[in-house]
This record gives sequence, C-alpha cells and structure tokens, in this order.
Amino acid sequence: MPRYDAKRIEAKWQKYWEDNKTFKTSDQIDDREKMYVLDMFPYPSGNGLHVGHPEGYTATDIVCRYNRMKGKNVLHPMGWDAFGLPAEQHAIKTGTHPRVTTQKNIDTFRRQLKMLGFSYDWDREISTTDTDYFRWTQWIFLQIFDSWYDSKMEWTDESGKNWLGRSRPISELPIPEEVSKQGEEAIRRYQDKHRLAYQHEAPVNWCSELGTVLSNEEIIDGKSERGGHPVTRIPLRQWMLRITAYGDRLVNDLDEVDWSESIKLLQRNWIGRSEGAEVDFFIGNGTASDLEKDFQTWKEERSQTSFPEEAEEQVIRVYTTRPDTLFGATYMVLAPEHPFVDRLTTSEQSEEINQYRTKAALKSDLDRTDLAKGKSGVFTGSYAINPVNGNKIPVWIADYVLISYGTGAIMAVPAHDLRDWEFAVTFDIPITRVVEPPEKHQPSKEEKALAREHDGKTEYPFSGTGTAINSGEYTGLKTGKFKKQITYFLNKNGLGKSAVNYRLRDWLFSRQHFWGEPFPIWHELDEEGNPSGLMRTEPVDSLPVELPENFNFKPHGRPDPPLEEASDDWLHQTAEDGTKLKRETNSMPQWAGSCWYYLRYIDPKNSDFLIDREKEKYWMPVDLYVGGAEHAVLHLLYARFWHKVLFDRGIVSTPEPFHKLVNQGMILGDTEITAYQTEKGEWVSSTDVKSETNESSGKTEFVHKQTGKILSSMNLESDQAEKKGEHFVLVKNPEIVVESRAFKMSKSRGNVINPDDVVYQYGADSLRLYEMFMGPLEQTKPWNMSGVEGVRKFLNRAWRMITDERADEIVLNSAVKDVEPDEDQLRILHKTIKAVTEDIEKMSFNTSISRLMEFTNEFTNQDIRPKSAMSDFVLLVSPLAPHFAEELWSILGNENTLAYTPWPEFDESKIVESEIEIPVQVNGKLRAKVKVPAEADQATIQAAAEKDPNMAQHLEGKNVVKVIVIPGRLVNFVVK
RNA sequence: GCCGGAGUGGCGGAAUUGGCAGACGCACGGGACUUAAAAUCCCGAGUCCGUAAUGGGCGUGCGGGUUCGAGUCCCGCCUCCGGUACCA
Repeated sequence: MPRYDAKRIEAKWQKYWEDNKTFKTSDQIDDREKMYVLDMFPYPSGNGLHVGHPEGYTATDIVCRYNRMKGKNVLHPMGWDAFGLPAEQHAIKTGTHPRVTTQKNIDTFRRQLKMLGFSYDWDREISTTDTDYFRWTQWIFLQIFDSWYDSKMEWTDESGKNWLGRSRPISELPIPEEVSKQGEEAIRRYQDKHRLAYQHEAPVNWCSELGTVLSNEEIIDGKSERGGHPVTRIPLRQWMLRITAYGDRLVNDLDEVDWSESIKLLQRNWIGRSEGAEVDFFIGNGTASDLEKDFQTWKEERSQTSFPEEAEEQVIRVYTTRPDTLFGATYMVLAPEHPFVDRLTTSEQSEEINQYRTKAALKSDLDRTDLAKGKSGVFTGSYAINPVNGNKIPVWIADYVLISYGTGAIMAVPAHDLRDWEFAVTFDIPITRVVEPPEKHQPSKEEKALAREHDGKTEYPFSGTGTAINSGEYTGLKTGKFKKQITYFLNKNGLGKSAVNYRLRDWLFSRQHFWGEPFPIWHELDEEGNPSGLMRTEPVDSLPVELPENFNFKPHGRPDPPLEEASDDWLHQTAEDGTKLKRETNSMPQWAGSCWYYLRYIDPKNSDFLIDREKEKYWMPVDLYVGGAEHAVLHLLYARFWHKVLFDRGIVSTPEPFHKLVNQGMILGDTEITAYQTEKGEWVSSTDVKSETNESSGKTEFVHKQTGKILSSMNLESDQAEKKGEHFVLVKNPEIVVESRAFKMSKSRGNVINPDDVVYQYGADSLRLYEMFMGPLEQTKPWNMSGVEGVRKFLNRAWRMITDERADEIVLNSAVKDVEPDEDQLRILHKTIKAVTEDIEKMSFNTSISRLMEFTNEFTNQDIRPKSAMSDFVLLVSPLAPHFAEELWSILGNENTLAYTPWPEFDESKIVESEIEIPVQVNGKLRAKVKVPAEADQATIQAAAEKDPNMAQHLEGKNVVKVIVIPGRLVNFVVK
C-alpha cells in the first residue's frame, strides 16, 4: 500500500525545511570554506515559470546540496529582476499599478520555486523593485556619476596586483588652466563632460501612433510590434555610461575567469578592440582655393606643436587600422551625420547632399542592412589633403560610414578595403595599389566577388598584409614594420597618433519608462524655467528617490518620458540657495538592478551600506553562476563593468564578480512530425517545400518549390512516419518525405510545458531528475513527456528496493538487512560513489543519474541488501531527488535531515577486481575476450590470448608481424 | 557573409580524451503474473547475410589521410542550430 507518494513526501519535506530553516546561511562568517552558488534571477513574468527555469536552478541546487554535505559553507539565494516593460504595459491597459502586478507575479514564482524543493535561503530574497534595494542601485549610480576614468593611473590593489587605469572621484580630475580661468560654472561643465555617467543626444525609436518610445525588441521590420505602426528615429537627451573606458580591462580580465572559451570569445568580439591610428587630413577653412598652400603652412605648424587632443575645424580626423595604406587613400568619406558636412558642402552639391542626408536619417538599422547590397553616397564638392603625399582628394558622404564608430570619418583606400573598393568602382574614383600581396596569394571568395575588368585585365581588391609599393620612402617595407614606422612619423610631425577603438559603444543607460529606478539627479533651471544644463545630485542620506504615487499611466503622446507628467511636488523643488530644480524624468534600464544583485544577497538587510566589507571579502567572488546563454553578452558585460567601477572605488575587493560561469541549454518542445499538403490534399515531400514570409501579412507561408503553390502543414503522430534512409517518410506513402524536429517552446506554437502540470502528475523530484537526465546541462534538448515517466519509474524502483510496498505501514523491505556488504556489493557501491561524486563535480548530472540507475538495477536483484549500502545510496541521490531521499533517510531510521550528513567516501581498493576481461583483436577487429588477473603483465596476457580457442582459427596460417599488449586494456595481433 | 556550437540506433544520449561503439533511459517486440487490465518482473533488439552461433560483412554526416588501432587526431566538403550585420 505505501507506494512512493511524491505529493505527500514533497509537501512534508518542504514544510520541514521551511519550519527548520534548514538552508539558512548564517550571518556570521565562520572558518569553513565558502561556496557562493548563484542563479541568474528571473524576471517574474505573468506566465509563471516555464520548464527552462528549473533546469539551471536544479543544477545549482544539486551543487549546493552536494557541497553542504561536503562540509562547505554554502550561499544560495534567489530574488527577482522585477522592473520591466510588461508590467507597465499592463498598467497602461488596465490602470493597475505595476507594483501590484509585479507583486502578484513574484508570489506565483516563489510558490512555484518552493514547490520544486530548491534549497534557497529565502531570508535573503530581494527584488530590484524594493525601495530598500534600489536605494543602493541609485547609490551606485551616484558613485559612477562621481567618477572619471584616469587611464594613465598606475596602482596596486589590496592583493598586490598592479593595474593601469582607475576610476577616481571627480573632485580629483585635473582642471586645465584655461577652464578654471573661466570660473566655477565652466569647471562644473568640464567635470560633467568627464564623468563615467554623462548626457548625450542619442536616437530613439519614436512611434507617434502609439505615443511612446520603443525598444529595439519592440520593432519588427521597421514597424511597431503592436499595431504595425511606423517608427522613426529621433534624437533625445539620454544618459550614457562610459563602459568603453573599461574596454581593455573587460577584455584582459577574461583571462582570469573560468568561463567557456566560446563565451569569452563572444565577449571579446562584442567589445571588438582594434588597434590603429588617428590621422588628421587638412581641409582648410571650408572650400578655400589655396588648399595646397594652406596645407603647407598647417603642416609646418603641426610639426612644431603636437597632435592635438581634439581635432580643430580645419582638419578631418580619421581612424584607421591600416596606417600603412595612407599612400593609397584616394578619397575620404564622412558619415552623413558628421558635423562638418554642412561646412564642406559646396552650393552646387547642397541639394543632393541634403536629400541624401534626409534619406539616411529615415533609415532604421534594418534598412541600412538592406542597403548593404551596393554602395551609395554623394560628393560634397570639397577636397582634403593627404598628409603623407600632399595629394588633393575628394570628400564624400556615404552611409557605409557610421557616425558612432571611430571618428565618424574615414580615409578610403579602395585598393585594400573591400567596402572602399566597391564604392570607388561604383563612382569611378581612382584606385591606387600600395600593398603587394605575398607571392602565392590567391584572392579570397569576397575579393573575387568584387573583381572588375580594367584595361582588359581582371583586378581584385586585396585586404591582406604584404609588402608596400607606391609608398615613397616606405616602399619595400612589410605591413607590420610599415605600421610602426609611419605611426612614429605621424606622431613626430603632429599629424597622427596610435589609437585603440572598440566596437563596443558607451552604454545607453536611460529609458523613457515609468517602471524603472528613478535617477537621483536634479536639473538646475534658469529664470525662464529652462534647464541650464547644470545638475545636482540627490543627497545620499535622502535616497531612495521613489516613484511618484497616484500616477496616470496613459501615454502623454510626446517622446519625452512619462514621468514628465508626475505631480509637481515630485517633479520640482527649490534648493536652499534658491535655485529652481527639476527632477530627471528618465528611468534606468532593466539591466541596472541585475548589475549588482549578487552583492546584495551577501548582506541583504544592511541599512547602512550596500554590503558589509568583511562579508564581501569572505563571499566574493561568486564561485558558480548559472543562467541562459541569452545573457552571455550584455548582462555579463554590464555587471562586470559596474563591478570594476566599484572595485576601483574601493567598495568591492575582487576585479571580477563571477568566477565560474555555466550556460544552460535551451529546452525545446516535444519533437513534431510535419507533413505538407496541397489544397487538394495531395502530399508534398518536405524537401520540395520552402518557407517564405508573406510581404503583406508578415506571416510565414509554405510554398511548393516547383509549382509555387501555397501548402498547408499538419502535425502527424509518431506512428504515421518511419525512417527510410536519411529521411522520415509517411508509412502509407513512403515516397513522401516528412519533417521531424523539435521547436522552441512558444505560446503561438502551443508546445509550452508547464512545470505545475508536471509536478502535479509526476512530482517535483521526477521533474528535477528528468531535466538533469535529458542530457548535458549546456546542450539544447527536446522535451519528451515519456522521459519523465522513465525517471519516475526509476524512483519507484529505488523506493521498492528499500521499502516494502505491499505492507500496510511504511516499513523497510525485508531484503534490507543490517549486515556487512559482500565483496561484489562493496565494489558496486564504491564504484557508484566514485562515479556519482566525480560526475557531480563535473556537473555531468545525466551520467550520475545513469550510475544510480545501474546501482538500483544491481541491488534489486540482490536478496540481501545491506542497510549501510542503502543508506549510502540514499545520500547519493539526495542532491538530485531531495524529498525522496529525505523520506527514505527517515525510513532507514534517521531522525534529522540528511542535508548536512557527510557525503559518502569511496575506497579505490574496494573497486579493483581480481580478474578482468580483456578484448583480443586481430588487425584491430575484435575476435575474442580472455579473462586474466587484473595485474597480469604483457607476456601473461599475450599467452592467455594465444591460448584462446577462438584465436587459433584467426591466427592459423597467418604471419604475426607484431603484437600490441596494453596491460589492463587490450591485445592486438597484427598479421599478414 | 563572418563568428561559435553540433551531427553516434526509431528517439534522448554514454564512451579514462586514440584502445570492446551504442552505458543509462524512452519507444518497440516477445513472454510471465492476472478472469482481465494497470502496475510489476523476465527476455530481445544498430544493420545486412545466415537455420543457427561463441559465425561473417557493414556501421559514429560525406570524401581522403595518419596509426597496430580513429566517434575521438589531421586535410577537404555537406547539413542543422545559435549569435552577428558595412566597426574603417
């Protein structure tokens, strides 16, 4: 009668753990080794938990439970990344305050997580929306606001490590004399320009129909996701964080962390560090006729002074990674948004230029991508002088040059840059070759694609390195050497300097939303009530700046933030000196709260500081961080950046926050078999079907490749299809190929698995076990409901191995006896302990479950099951199926939770077998197996193999050339 | 296009990092128990040839190579998944 009853057991132990605070981590630091295991905290959406969440959470839970039993002091917290758009959109629709919606969702998530039996210390729960939490988010923002980056500062941290570059208090920023001469306000503005948090006009996606600003994710094909309304890009005042200052350190410190190489590479590519030079090209005062003469004078002056920090009006500054190709620069290109465009445009060209600029401004990023096929641009009518050879070259504008990268202007070397080549060919601009490819060089695919016929010859661009030609005194130099020498020359003559650039842009840190952290910033207003551009910070002791109450969530229809409509007492204030102040009305992006939550868990209730110094030193860094790969770039980059600022400012002690990172793979829906039919019901092989996006409706359609007819798709049951050769085909019509694959879970596809249902039907331990048994943690895997049933059957079996299912009371199975295990049993037990231990250490949970299944299979066949072996087994399953294990542990006669019972140790000597079976091969093919003593030497093994009756026929009449014997492994006869 | 990851039975996946391919599980087939079903237990199973085996051939996306020996290493392709979009 007492079968394994997951529902009863799970409720019982969840209550026990909660009542006894079994997993509470003490506030006191002790001398045990620490282990900080962190999950990426979820955004509590209205849909509740999906099966992807428990995957990572189960993995970390196993690691935690295992390490507690190993005697470590484990910190394992959970919380909520609870600011975000959906709650605000819900508020606009219904008027319900986002706080209410959010609280409701959090309650659902918490209930669901508790139902799965994770060993979180719930006393440390935090939400980014708690005023007590975002008080410190704002405080950190003020630290960033109060910092400037001194890239030249050399310093040593507490551990004795040397660093170059550090964020320092803005009060330590050296003020140039010409600035301080202009007085207090000039100094303040100079400081504001150097802060790590600064303001900047940046384009936003404005949708006038919806009356709101949209994020990139809310735009599909240049139209709003909701309603399909047009979106335009308009400039708006925004907050930026100077993450590029940390570009080098964000790249370098990746060497210090234990992350997969592919994630590190992803980050490196995202940062996209490149080395090159900045060079000034002389343009004079607009369209001067004496350009060449003025150039000589300018060059003279420059050689006396040095390369100026900021370019003057009379030069175009460019960034290039190939200063060695300077002699081949035959034109220049400015981004359409470049501030010099107006000045450089001649009256004849102005109409064309303006048209082009208007067109470019309307283009979203996507349109620009569409335009990637082919180059467009307009000549400004003006010229610049190439500083190395004095050549007069035309200045163009083109949208293949981006205003946001480098200096927003390039020198174009068509012979050695594929984009410049394409542009020059299109507009018939001269091409000068200045690099000779290495002798055996063959043009690459891309280079071949751009071939042109010129003077009867086929010409290709060449973007590689080689030997300089047509480069004056530098001719004959190899590219690398040339770069060094020319950079030295440019620097000496004040014409250029070496420079580093990043693909990474400064972080756009403001959003035009209500449901986010307010900025602790006041703007000073002048007599007319307009912002003067000067700012004040909210005093630290009056943080947090809370969101206004009684707010009307309906959009006000302007691009500026919704908080502009907040009540006057929130929005305005008069300072003690009588200055009128207006609050910053942008809010922080959702990333803000997730940038430092791992710190707050360590000391969640501290009301004096964001984290206690000693606790931080004990617990940081996070030892294991598990989450989805979708955060591999942005979240991890932003959090690392904040952490480094806090490190520089002495608030945290480690340069990196997350030591080991693991990304769990996605869980797909159940495998679907799809077949295609014409309107008339004729089957069409999936190999003859292509999918297309319908232009007008935006929906995906299936089209017959040969006839172009629209097809319908239908899902089949698995017994309607079978494998034939490479493909699956219809059982009834094997000519027809069908598709068999698993898809991402989505509401629209209707293949979403709800964890609540799985727990209801099979229990939390089965869900946990199945998610781990599916395959390697980091891999993408399809869900399969009967797999859950499989692990459930395993739990049933293991339950029966220990208890007597047929008894009326819960009692031990009569086979379980208080006796010593025999030699075989000991070997199985110790082999299992060893394998499970090593697999958990490797986070190879799927194989550790296999081991436990093998153990169960072995021991259910035994008539006598020693109690000690059963106890060890229960301890081994406990991290994976904790409720199940706790219940069996108590049935085995133990009083307390097993959560802190020492992990079983294995004894290698108990594992070795006295006699082993060794495969015997002939020419690498398995022909026999022989039993030999485990420690048999080569000669003994070979003799045993030769004696084997099966071997005689294989060796008969053959000439044995060589015999390979690997003791303990195999024998291979090489014969002719 | 570029970057990254992956291709092993009907399916999910294992394989001391060069040494018995297919552990473990699902699905499937056969049997036992049962009046019957569920549950449970036992047996079978990569594939082809063969009456059978302790038989033989072929088998880790495809084509080559290195090696006594390759799922694993090297060279050249193909397919799928994920990321990214003119970064000078």
